[in-house]
Amino acid sequence: MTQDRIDLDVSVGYALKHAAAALRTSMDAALRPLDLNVSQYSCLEVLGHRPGLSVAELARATFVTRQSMHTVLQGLQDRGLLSRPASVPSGRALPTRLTPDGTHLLTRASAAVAEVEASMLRDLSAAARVRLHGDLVACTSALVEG
Amino acid sequence: MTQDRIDLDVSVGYALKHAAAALRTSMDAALRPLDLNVSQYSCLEVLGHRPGLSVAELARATFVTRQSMHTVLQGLQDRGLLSRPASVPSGRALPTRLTPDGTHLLTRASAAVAEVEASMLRDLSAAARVRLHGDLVACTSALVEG
DNA sequence: TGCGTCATGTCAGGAGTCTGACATAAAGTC
DNA sequence: GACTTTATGTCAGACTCCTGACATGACGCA
Repeated sequence: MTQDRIDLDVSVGYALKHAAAALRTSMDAALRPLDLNVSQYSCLEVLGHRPGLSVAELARATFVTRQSMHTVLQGLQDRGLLSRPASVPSGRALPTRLTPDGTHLLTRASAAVAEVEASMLRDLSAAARVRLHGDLVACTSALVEG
Repeated sequence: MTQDRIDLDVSVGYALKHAAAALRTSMDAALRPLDLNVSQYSCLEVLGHRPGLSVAELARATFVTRQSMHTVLQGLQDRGLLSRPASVPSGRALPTRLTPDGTHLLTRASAAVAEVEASMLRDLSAAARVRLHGDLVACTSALVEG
């Protein structure tokens, strides 16, 4: 047992929550001019890197349920930003792909988010950024593995 | 300009979001036996450290709107975990305090969350934990300041 | 072939949080 | 004193995300 009481001033969990909240707020503000929220952007970004993902795969990649991703996809599809076949010759998973409009909007959104991320990391050296990334991945792995 | 495109494999923002999502999931699971969600626990924890805070102050401390905190407080008050005067001699802010029941539940909840945090940090040295905390605070400051 | 298990897509309902709005109280300004 | 600004508490509505549920298709196994 390391400790059985939380001290907010030194709690990594509290700092993590605070940082994530601040990042979300900044991303929301940066994406608002493009009429995108963070969930919609996350969906587009992942899809840009890995075209053809199904709803369930997208949901796992963006840390939401597939039900939530379903409604997000419907909205983006209605706006013509992505396309999905009504059926596939084999299997049940429906591969999703960005349309040209979706790709164009993603380019602008990705640039806006990159600015936010650069702003967030402006006081950290390149080495510190790599280290921070590694520490966060280690924390995530430790939590997921139980 | 550091970069104008996001690479998810090395994105600190993505790793931060992932870690925060995993932490929230683990905390939810740890708090469920106590019939508390993360928002309710956060409220109790902050109140344990800083008794007498108002709704607006609690909201800022837990990174939600004061409207959201208002409903959280109502639920906790209905369960007899905290008390709030109907009015105060001066000013508008109503100071909130934990009841004995609230203090007792917080003790158990805090221990459960401390276990989750210890699990999250199990692969990091004491020095690395301090460093990670500092880096997260730096990121938050950079985002808030713009 | 038949059956059990698993993953997927989707619908329905509910819980939580947000934005917008309004009234009230303190503090500063003229 | 009168006004503006700021902060607070609260209500209402909308949005997002969740849990629960069901049907469908792929796969493993007897």
